[in-house]
Amino acid sequence: MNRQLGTVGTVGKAMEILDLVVAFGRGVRFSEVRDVSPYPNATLHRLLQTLTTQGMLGYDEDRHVYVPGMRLVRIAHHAWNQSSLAPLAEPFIESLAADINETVHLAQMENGLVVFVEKKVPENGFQTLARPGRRVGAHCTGVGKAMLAFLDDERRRTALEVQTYEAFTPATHSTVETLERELAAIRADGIAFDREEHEQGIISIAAPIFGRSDHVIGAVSVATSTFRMSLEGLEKFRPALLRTAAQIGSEGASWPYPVSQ
Amino acid sequence: MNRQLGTVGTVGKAMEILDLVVAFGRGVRFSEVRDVSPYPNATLHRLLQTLTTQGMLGYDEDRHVYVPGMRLVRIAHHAWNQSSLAPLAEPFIESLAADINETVHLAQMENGLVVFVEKKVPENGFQTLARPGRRVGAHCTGVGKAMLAFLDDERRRTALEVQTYEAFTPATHSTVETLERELAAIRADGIAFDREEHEQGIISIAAPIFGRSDHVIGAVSVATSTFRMSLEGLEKFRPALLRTAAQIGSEGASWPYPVSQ
DNA sequence: AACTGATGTTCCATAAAACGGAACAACGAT
DNA sequence: ATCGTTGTTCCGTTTTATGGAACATCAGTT
Repeated sequence: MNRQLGTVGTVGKAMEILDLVVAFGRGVRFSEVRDVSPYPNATLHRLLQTLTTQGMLGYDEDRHVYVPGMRLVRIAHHAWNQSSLAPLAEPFIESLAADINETVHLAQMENGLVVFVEKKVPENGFQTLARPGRRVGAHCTGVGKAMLAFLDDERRRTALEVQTYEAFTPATHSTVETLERELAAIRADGIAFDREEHEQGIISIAAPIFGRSDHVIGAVSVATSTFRMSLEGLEKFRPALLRTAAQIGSEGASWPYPVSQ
Repeated sequence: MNRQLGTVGTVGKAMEILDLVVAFGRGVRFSEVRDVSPYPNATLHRLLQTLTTQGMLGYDEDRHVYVPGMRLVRIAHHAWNQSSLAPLAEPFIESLAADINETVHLAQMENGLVVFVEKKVPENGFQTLARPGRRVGAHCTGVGKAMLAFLDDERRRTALEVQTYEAFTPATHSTVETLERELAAIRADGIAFDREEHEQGIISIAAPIFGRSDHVIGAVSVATSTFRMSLEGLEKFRPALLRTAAQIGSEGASWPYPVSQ
């Protein structure tokens, strides 16, 4: 329990670069990586080289760009099946989305931040900012608050510290104090609402998912637009949402799954 | 162009451990990792610790096991969408499998070895050893030989060197010489057959997929059992298989995709 | 063809990090 | 209470990474 901030160690730097390159979502040139990384030319070059010879990155000689490597892709497949709730939760999410005909999100927590791992948009649905694989702050999303509220005290404390409290809309919590007050309310109620805190016009109702020994392992939410529905309207999804969360939780508990950080 | 064998550098070691842990497909204890890794207690412990603080692995305190971490899961999602042919090829594979009602595999190459990235089994289909994410030798599979045959000379040479030539069945190529002879024939014919070289009773017909500037980027195959069909029977899938390979290739060429190693 | 700026790559003395034997802790079984 | 198994920490030594600077490569310009 020593370091966690200011990535240290060679491996840490390498992972940072890997993360960076992959997050581009396309092939990236050396200079593009340099522009967003803190390392000097020579160091970055060596790190990229190392990752490439390791097969974690690939280098396209025709276009002079770095891309995710095949080794990473193979590892990715295993990691996804094993540690994301997505494959396990998919049928429940699917059936919830079909029942209520609204967009459903499944999220987990990485180091205090929200990672979306699955999303179902019904036929007539609309898009939200959430995309599987995308990572956002927990202070401004329904799923984020649902997870934060039910973390144990220590984890919640560290998670609250890493939030940016960036105000995406006027409704976003921009201080720890107001956020903590709402978390207490969420703990009492069992449900979290997103009141246009991330995107103007988008609201959601979210429930935490509990795994073994009441650890939070994720959250599900139903999202909609203020043009279609009000917060009171979302309230009627509460029973179905809680049922879905419970189903995923009990499935996740019996499976040899990790507890989320 | 220096090293490639005998993993070097701290990052290399860390990636090796990561690969190992994730490949278990379940939570693993410290000692299990130690038993299959060449590192002494203290070193391994530090490597696991590093990967864990980096979020590439997670540690389940209840069960004392290491699991893939959320950061890896998030990276996984990006890597998979970007560098595996799976999302892009899915519709073509799907339609081929439906048309001919046989098992279809999609594979790419990692460092001379075959990685399966997608698999469609029709209703009445049967299972093969291939699983998405699984890595096997190229000398004993249809897709492997299809890719090897059309690699450029240098890549083929290095790829041929890493094969184990393990004889899974009496039909497996167990020497470079016989394998190279067949590769020449495959180059002339445009198609590779698996004549029960990996699993007794399983045969397949495979075609290479070409991306930009005629680089091989993967292979598709139709697999079946000797109880259902003979090699001559598979031959009749040739046109459909080649068409599918061409479709995936042209899609993959227009997309900003990596060339496979 | 020579010039120029932008982009990558290599060298190598210095600085930092990893290494791993050994001693130690924690746990569970007899 | 004792002992074997499993996991963790310490710290002097060894290995590896670091990054400034010089060099190479390439595309565009005059």
